[in-house]
Amino acid sequence: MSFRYFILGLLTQQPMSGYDVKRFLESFAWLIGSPSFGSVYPTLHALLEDDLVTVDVVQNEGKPPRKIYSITQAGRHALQEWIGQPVDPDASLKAFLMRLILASNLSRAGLIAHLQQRRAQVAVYLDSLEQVVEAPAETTGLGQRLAFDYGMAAATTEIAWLDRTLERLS
Amino acid sequence: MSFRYFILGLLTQQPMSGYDVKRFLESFAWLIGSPSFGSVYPTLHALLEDDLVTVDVVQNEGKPPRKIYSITQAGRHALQEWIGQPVDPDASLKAFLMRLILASNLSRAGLIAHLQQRRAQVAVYLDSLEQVVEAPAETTGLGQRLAFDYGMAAATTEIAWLDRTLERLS
DNA sequence: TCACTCATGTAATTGGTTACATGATTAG
DNA sequence: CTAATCATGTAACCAATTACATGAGTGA
Repeated sequence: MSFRYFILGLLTQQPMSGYDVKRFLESFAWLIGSPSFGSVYPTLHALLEDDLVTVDVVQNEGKPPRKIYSITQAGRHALQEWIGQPVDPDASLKAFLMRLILASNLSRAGLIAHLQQRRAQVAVYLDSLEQVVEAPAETTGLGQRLAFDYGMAAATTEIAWLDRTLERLS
Repeated sequence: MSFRYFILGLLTQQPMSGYDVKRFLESFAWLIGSPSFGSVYPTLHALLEDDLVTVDVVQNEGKPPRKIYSITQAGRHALQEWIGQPVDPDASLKAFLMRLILASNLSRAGLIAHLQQRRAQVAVYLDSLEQVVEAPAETTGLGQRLAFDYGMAAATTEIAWLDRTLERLS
């Protein structure tokens, strides 16, 4: 479900082929992962079926013809609507970043709201972690303690990054 | 890779019911996500089928009886073997943390190797990001730039955390 | 010569969620 | 008197991966 709209969102920046989409997504693989071809082609077909995109077949010497997909007005509308609906309070980092990339294409205010929302969520998590870590539970193994420690470090930097970014944007 | 081995690994710490497993996993939900009951119960059944765990049914006033699963010798062996095999070079953060939690239950040397491996991977990623960011490409949107910026911040703290942790462990 | 990039696609299978059913007990 | 917690489970569904097929061009 989420890659569907993410791919649709990429097409707001410029028309692309399935292959292009995959290459683009690859550059974010470390952050959000990248779907396989067996996923992106059918997704594009489904988008086409729903009239959210159009195809433009471009002939290509020797190689198979490239199929360039463009977003339609209906597609933009569907995307806008999807972005508008509220975010799941315990959405993953991946979901946050995907929305971040999409939100920036649409409205500055929406982008800022999204960052603020994320900040609140991470703060809540950081709080709960501090309680867990400070509690004198002796039932936790080394691995758990390391993972919690990692979580605190990650959450702390994320909040710092969010604050820095929010300041830069206003 | 999946939750199969992760759940099996939890049972090395102590015998647990499916409900316990889920609760435990919940505390790591922010970091690695938590599977639903519709996933953990069948996983436990499959583990039992393969003789990697045993059940112990404990009667429970009014409530349904608790089914306490314990890891078997074969289970420990399978887990050891699984952890022994090489890690995918572009494994996700989630995969890294899952292995981290498991590795700590087994051998100190393996844990350290795992952290070092991760450090090398993150360093490679950080390097590639710096090249992308420094390149004067004007084709990237605001969202992309923000995501890359986030990636750099996250990778930098992760490396710092890994170094700190490795030092503490030796 | 071998492997990789470009470029599309389909089919089988996996791994997981959602939504259900059951039912006593406790907290607001 | 309602909602949540405890506690198990199944079945329908869905997203995505894996593995395949096709085939020319390029670089080591």
